[in-house]
Amino acid sequence: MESKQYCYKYPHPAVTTDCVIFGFDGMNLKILLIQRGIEPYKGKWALPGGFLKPDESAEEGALRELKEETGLEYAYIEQFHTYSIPNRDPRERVITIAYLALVKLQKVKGGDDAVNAQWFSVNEVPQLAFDHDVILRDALSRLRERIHFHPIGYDLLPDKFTLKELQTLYESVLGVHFDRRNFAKKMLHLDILTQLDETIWPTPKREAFLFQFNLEKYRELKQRGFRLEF
Amino acid sequence: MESKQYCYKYPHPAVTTDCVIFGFDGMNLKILLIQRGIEPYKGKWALPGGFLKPDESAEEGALRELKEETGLEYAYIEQFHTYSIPNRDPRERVITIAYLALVKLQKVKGGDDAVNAQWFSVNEVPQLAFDHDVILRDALSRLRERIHFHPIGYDLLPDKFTLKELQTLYESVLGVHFDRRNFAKKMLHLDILTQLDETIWPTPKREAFLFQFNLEKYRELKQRGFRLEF
DNA sequence: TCAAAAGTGTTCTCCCTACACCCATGG
DNA sequence: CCATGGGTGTAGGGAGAACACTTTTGA
Repeated sequence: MESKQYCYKYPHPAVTTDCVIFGFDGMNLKILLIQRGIEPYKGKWALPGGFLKPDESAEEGALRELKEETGLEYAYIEQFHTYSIPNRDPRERVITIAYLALVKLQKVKGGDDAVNAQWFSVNEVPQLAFDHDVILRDALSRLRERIHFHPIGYDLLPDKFTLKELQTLYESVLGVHFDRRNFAKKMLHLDILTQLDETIWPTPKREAFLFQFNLEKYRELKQRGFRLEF
Repeated sequence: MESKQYCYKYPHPAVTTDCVIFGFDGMNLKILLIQRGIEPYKGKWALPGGFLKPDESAEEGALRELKEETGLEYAYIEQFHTYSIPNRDPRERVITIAYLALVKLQKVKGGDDAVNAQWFSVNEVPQLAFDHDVILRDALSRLRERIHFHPIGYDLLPDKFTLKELQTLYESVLGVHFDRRNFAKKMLHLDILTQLDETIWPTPKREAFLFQFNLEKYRELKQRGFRLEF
């Protein structure tokens, strides 16, 4: 019974994928964390992730992790950095390919492994295992870059949403406040939103129009190249 | 005599770092390629790269590669993507952490391994080994993004340069043409260039002022956050 | 004296910003 | 009738884009 059956001429590191899964609850940007059940860092919160299987790419691994934790078959994911400092894991050398994922919170029912998973507001995250605090910081900074090119609302908001919700999303990602009217003007001017006839009562005060992303027009716009300045 | 001495319970991929090394000769954006001396892809051109050593991070590995090929101790490097499709290398599973590097061509003397190295204009690159054509394309696209935030001229041009040189650099990276006057206005308006009293004769026609990057002011600007639109 | 390259300034337009008023609803 | 939140428009400033003339030098 040989337990170490995979042998190489030169040392090979272990490779994992970790996912920073972002969601938005209408007020705050959230991320999904897992409470570790085993050593090292047992009991600490950590990013969902796991070892890369022999025949899957890192992206496939990240999507697999995403499904295990959220039950979602698909979401926007994007690789943003690979972490390779030799001693980042006390057990053996582990290289981590990190992904960020954007999910619609309403669609998350919880996956098989979701028992120990919990959503945290990004500004109320506990101390994390390994170097996951660094990974999270990098993910946030990539998300803040991405928001200028990519209509992240498309991935984070419900299909139909109010301008107010969209603005709150941008404000909570970027940590700033915008003028209501200027924000609406800028977004509508991009011409990637469709105003619906439907309205809802987001507050007990007054009804508000619902909007949808127009994927067609977004694709055209992306083709031409654009950037949203804030 | 056991040749496969490093054993693990689970399969581990090999990990390499590859470098896309950019330079600028005053006319064209160039990259450094290596002609492979061994199979697979023997004789084909490839990006410089190599296996990660057990006790170095990917960044250290990339800097080591850079030194071996160019003799340079330091240059701007930036990780941009990790490639992990299972069969990208026919020998065994290899995961590649890719870096881009910006070097001043005049300072490159050639390193120990530089015998089979050669500079190519980015639009005259031969067919490359492995998936290196994809990696190069991704590096170029990252460079084109980076040019908006990062004064890449600081890393690619000589210490002193003319506005014309700077403009040619931007034009060859972005593949567009700018109006001379507007380009100068925009660059000078950023206030990160120092105009020197010195002049040179870049052409036999007329002398031109030399400029230098002002690192102090660039740091201030970056602090405040900025973006160069083109 | 002509061709080629460098230096310089103005106008127009558009977008971003700051900002104020009206309307509808629930209490 | 008042407080709250949503909808809408305008005036001013700044930056980018288009654009032309002058100067210097070598041939």
